[in-house]
Amino acid sequence: MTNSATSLRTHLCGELRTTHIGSTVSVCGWLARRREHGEHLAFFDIRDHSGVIQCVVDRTVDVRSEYVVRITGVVRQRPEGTANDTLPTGEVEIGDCQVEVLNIAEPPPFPVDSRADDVDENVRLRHRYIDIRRERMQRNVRLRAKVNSAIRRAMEEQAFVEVETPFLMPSTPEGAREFLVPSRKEPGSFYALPQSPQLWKQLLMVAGVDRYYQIARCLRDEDLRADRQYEFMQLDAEMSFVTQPDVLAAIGRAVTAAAKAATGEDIPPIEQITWREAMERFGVDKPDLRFGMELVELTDVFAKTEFKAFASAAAIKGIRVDAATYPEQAAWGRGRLDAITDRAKQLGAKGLVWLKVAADGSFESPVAKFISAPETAEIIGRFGAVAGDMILIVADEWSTTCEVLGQLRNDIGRPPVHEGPYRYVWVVEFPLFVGLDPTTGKPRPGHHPFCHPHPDDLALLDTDPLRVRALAYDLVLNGWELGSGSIRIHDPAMQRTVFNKLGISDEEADRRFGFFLQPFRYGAPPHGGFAFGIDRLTAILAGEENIREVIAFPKTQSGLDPMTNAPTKVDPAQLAELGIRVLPPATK
RNA sequence: GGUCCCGUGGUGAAGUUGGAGUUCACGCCGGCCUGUCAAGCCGGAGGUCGCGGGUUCGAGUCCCGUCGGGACCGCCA
Repeated sequence: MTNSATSLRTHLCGELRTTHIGSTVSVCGWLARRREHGEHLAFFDIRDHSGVIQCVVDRTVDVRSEYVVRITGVVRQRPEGTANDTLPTGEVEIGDCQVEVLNIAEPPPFPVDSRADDVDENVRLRHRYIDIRRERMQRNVRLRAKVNSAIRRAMEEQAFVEVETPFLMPSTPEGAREFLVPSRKEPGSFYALPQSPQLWKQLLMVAGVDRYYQIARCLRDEDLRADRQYEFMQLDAEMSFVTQPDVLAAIGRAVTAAAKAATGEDIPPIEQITWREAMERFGVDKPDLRFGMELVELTDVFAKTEFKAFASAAAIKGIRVDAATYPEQAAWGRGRLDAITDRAKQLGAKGLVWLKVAADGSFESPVAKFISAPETAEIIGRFGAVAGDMILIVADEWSTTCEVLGQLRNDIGRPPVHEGPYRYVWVVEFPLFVGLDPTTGKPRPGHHPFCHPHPDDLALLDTDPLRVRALAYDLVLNGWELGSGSIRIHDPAMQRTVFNKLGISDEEADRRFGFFLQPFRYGAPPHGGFAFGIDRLTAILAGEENIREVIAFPKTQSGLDPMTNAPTKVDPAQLAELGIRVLPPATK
């Protein structure tokens, strides 16, 4: 703060302390609040990004909410009994104030303080320049800058080189939907904005850059969510002559540095869990380790069951909503139970069985009569359930059972983002392929088709491709997927093999990925990399549920900007120059 | 593409069984006030109940559509 002085100000509002008593100071800022006591005494709270200082004015001045002012006066101790211990500057005030109005202002559309947290977000976004004046938003904006800065420092200390990559690139239809940019010189042709710099960074490895990083803007034309915007920032990195542990260590240092810069706290070494274990125990590939309620295996319990819904199920698992930790949820009545059953069905389950543990150790449930006494005892035993607990069971394909329960576990037990410790975890050994493409009958890539298979599973490529693990990994924090990466295939023969499994012929590979594959014939080093989302990391470190709160000018869920009204219609002449004619909207 | 919730002065809310644009708080404007601190007291202004249609003697309230916002599913290799 010491170098914030300018020709107009000597100090920031929020930095004045008892050590400044006696100094003549000038501060500049916005009038946050005015308390008038007649024409001979008024208190002005002046706000800048650093905080608020009380200024005492002994004459009438027409200064209103959010007027931009410059105050000059002498810092003094507040009189006995009038200090404000809720304010960092509360022991002092600026007295004998000269007030200079630098600019007038209309009354703001919402209070420029924490009360605006309850204001319709659309209104906040329409006047984002006022919203960001608030302490919360200033904190978030500055926290984000700290995160960026710490990441840069950590990457550079590890000999990563920042390289900027093109924004205008060819369209590559794989993966996320792209934003297209029409070419003026080649009407009918389009550039695509990068979904990520994936292509470029691997070429930089072929180019001998050795370690690349970039705090890169990525654009994806997919529907928006609390943790997704059209444009978002990633720490994008790639390294040569590495194996998986090298990449995890390097990225781990960057995340650790960012977390330290944001919270001041060191984080312990990041633990690892395999994808399989994450699915078995938490039912998701991005487990929130802040709470228990782990999935419990029940398939064998019902091996010989009379209960038809369970008899033929491939996998049966359950979670226990323990009444001590979740008294409200464990006691849910029929309405809430119906709602969560609907939720389970929406997620793909055929149904959901709920069992309430009665005082005598029996189950209260519409299906209790189908569950034998030995089965009941075994279930109670496996969960360690006690009276009052509720048990939710799904019986389905393995992946559906895990995924549905994992989602219900999150719905019921997940703490708010600002709560609990930060639990970072590497999820490793993702499957190389996930499921079969319904049209081709071939496996689909789990991450992307350039992911290196796990060396221990190469033999399975021919016999059981869906069981092949990849050298692919995700970084997860408190149930949020921060990012993912992999060791890449650098050997053209291996690449051909994987394409072959995906049902992509040499010719098709050449056609679709030729510009990318050809360079690999000129000596590609073994390499791997990673990218993680800075918006998401910053949001969690800021304790925000929504990444919009850590983005200065975000879009709404429907992709609009309430401030600029983007996207807008454009002049027909502009379209003509680009060779574009807009079709009338499709009618139903 | 789908499911659910929301839309009432500048802001946040309440509005009962369908019965007058009614109410509360903050803000705003004017007045008073010499130690307040999201000051206090007095007075005042401010509305296309998102928009359109329907039902009804009568709609903020019920129905349909639409626009906008949010959460989620699909989607995000």
